[in-house]
Amino acid sequence: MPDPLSPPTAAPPKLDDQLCFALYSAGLALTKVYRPVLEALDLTYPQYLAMLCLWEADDVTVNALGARLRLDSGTLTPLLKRLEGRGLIVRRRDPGDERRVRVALTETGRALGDRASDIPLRIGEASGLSREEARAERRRLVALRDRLEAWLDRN
Amino acid sequence: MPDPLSPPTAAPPKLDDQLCFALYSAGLALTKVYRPVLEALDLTYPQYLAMLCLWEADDVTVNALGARLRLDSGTLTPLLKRLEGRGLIVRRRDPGDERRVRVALTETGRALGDRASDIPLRIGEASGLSREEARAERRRLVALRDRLEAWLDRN
DNA sequence: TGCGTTTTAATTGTGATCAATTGAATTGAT
DNA sequence: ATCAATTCAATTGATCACAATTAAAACGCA
Repeated sequence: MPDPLSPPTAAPPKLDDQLCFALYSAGLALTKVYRPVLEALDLTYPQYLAMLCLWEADDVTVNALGARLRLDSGTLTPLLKRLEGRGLIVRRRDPGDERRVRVALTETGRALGDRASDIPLRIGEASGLSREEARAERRRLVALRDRLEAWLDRN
Repeated sequence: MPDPLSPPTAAPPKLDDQLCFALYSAGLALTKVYRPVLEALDLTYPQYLAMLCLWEADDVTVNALGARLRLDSGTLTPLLKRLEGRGLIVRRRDPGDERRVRVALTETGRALGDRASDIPLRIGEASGLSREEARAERRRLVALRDRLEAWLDRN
């Protein structure tokens, strides 16, 4: 039992009190759930996210992709090279601005999207959330992310 | 405008609809917020989590630490060696069971905890959440994590 | 006791993440 | 037109995360 008159030394924080650890460990668990689900497509989770982006909007620069995924070229360049090595995308310099690299789907890469349509459903089942609960949670997390990113911009 | 009579080919999922991407990107943003805050302690975010664990319960095995943090020895062993190299912890074989490695704080490591007490407050400010909102969100994320881990156990 | 099984941490290899730097291309201001 | 500043992707080096494997220690059961 803690002494109510114990000296006022600063106490270290507790792991399980932290929203941050909950977010971190939920994220790790999620990636582990994706692994067997994505095995059929032979994609890692970040690779899957990049493909999601490209299935929506093709022929974009590395910068634009990174802005959507919140990843920089140090992460994306090797990841995209692996996707290119598998023939899912092509990377080519923009003829009008040689600094830019445009990323475009190949036919193989586009075709892979047809096989991805049931993935959200399977992940949704693992999460045990209803459609509505998942929507609400997604909104809250996006709001949290946006506030964290705004803080980063200010600091 | 989409053609309501378009063929029923399977459509790939949309990035911004995904709870998963919201969780993933919020987690990345959180780590970036921690970076400057933890700079004063010269700890990375996973190292900080390990120290949080140890400030609560000292002299634990690598297994026990990994169970709380959801990390395996492949992640923890090098991380703990770095903390040991900085003199914050010591790692020694359990005399009663030489398979086990017990991790204990040094005086330096314990003293670092006193300087960590204001970190949750500073992160809380960056998150823009009230104490109550953060508590509620933490509970929901822990519940989600537990369901994902239960699914992993079943599969 | 002896020996197969289990437990535990460490190691190896792949991939992801980011900070910092590099080098090339472009832009802009004069 | 020139040249400094900016933009963009790539690279390097450090850390993290995990699957698969290894090796040693401990356990269990005949």
